[in-house]
Amino acid sequence: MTPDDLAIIIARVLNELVASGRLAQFEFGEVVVERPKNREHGDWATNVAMQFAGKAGLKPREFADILAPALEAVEGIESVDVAGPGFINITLAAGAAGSIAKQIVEAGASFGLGDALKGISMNLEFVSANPTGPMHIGGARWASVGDSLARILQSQGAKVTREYYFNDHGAQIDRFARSLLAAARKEPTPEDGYAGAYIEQIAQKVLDGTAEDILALPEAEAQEAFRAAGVELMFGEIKTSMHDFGVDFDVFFHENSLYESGAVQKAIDRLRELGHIFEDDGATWLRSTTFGDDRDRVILKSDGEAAYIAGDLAYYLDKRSRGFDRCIYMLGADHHGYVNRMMAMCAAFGDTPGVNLEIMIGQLVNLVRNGEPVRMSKRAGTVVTMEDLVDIVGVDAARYALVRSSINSMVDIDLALLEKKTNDNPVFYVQYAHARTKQVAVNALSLGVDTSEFEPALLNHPSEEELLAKLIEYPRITAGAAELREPHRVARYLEEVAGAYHRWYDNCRVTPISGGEVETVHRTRLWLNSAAGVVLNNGLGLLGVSAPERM
RNA sequence: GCCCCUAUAGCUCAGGGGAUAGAGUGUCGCCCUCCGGAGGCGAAAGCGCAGGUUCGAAUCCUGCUAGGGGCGCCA
Repeated sequence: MTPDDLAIIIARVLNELVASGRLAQFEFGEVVVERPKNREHGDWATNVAMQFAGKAGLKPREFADILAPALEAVEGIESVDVAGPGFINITLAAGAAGSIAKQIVEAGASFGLGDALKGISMNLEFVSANPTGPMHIGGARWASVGDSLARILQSQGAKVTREYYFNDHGAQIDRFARSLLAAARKEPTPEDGYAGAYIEQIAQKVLDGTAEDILALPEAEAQEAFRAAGVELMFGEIKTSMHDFGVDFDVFFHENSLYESGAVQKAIDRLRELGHIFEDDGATWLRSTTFGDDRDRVILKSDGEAAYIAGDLAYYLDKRSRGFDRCIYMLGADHHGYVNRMMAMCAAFGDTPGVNLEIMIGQLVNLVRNGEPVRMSKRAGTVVTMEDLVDIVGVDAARYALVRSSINSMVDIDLALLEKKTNDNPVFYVQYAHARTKQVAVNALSLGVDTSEFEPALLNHPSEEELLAKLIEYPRITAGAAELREPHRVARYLEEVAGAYHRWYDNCRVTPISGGEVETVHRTRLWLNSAAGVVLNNGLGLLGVSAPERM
């Protein structure tokens, strides 16, 4: 019996009590069933008496005293107590909790899947770093969080497309191209250009990769040649480093294509039809203040060039036309000022901000070494890239360290700590627990413990009750992480599962002590051991972290 | 000046209005005669400040303080 089962039972009993006149008619909301922190408060507890008593014209204790006996009569419930201000504490019958172990094992990879997002087509755009330099740590955070979120949303039935937006149009790319050209000519970096060893390397690669003598071309043609080839090289590097990080995008979208296809002009025309465009000072504006922005926005500058937002208008429209019900953008904190105008744009197109368009703002990552901030400078060549991070700690540890915190929190990544490759990183704690489940199973099998028997009532040690209760929560955790767009909940939960598993391992043997008889309890525990392995494996899978069989 | 995020144990961070606020790490003390000690058990140690809402606030609201980020016809 799971807490969700209990919630359904409680709702049913409440309806019956109302129908029979024991409770006055009242409208009740969601029934919350939680694991009490204190085990003396039973296996599960609900606060419905405190939530609904007022609506039913009763005091919480009175309400609880009516509900509790009715619940106690339900099959599988051992006892029900009313405590404190009106908590209803439920203790399950022996075996009612343990049966879940077998269900988990039999469900296997499908344990934890849900259908809350079934049929919803979602577009997740993340990373989208400019192709003008190596991937930085901030991009790595989004790669980790975005890909994990995609996996979690998929687990709840959503149809998810991972998308990367290449800003390969506009002034930054021009600066990038000029910088490459200058480097190839051994000239100093242009004013406001990009510097660094990587620029020289790319410039050299461009030269090596073309038969003709680019440097002999006229200025404009040479710059264009470096732009095209340089950007292509950067695309390749970004795709490779993302893939090596376990992140494979379904769509790499090129900003430039929006201009070449006329999509930008169409988007502006559409807004003009809707009456949200005006001209002033020789520029074309979006009247975004109509939709809550704090000022109107220029979309075509007075010199005729498109402002950055023009591409976003067309891009959003393009996503919607491709059938995405929900477009989720993941942006760094340095772009939070962009949220209002994006939401205004969404509303201007007639969509619903917050539904069709969601924007997640992630705080920046601080790199520190022994607690001291690491100063990063492209010029000084002290930029720490995503690849550096992976080289130091590996993909699993890097992804895990970046996904286990809320995106609302600034995260400190301490290089000195990670370089030690010690067990400071909790990912090892979780992975070790998984490896242990595998090795215990191997060992058990070799000693003749099989799965021919399952007697859930034997899973009655406190540490097995705790482990079972923790495992049962998994579907709720994944559903909650999907709904709230918070992958870190899965990581934190897995750490709790690992802890519960280690404590159980310490208390309850799956194999008999040497020379001992294999008993039903050992076979039953093998099921529980496997159930823990399933949850750890499934959960790590949602985070894009490997679940090794040995370490 | 305005906007966003943050403030919880020595440190890094969890904590969706509920009962005695958790984990990792660090410190101190234990457990190697048995399935992996990358583990377990115990101890010390905390909600920035002031109000408010509520039966109940780390959580919601207001103000203050402190830190990070952002407020272009830049991208």
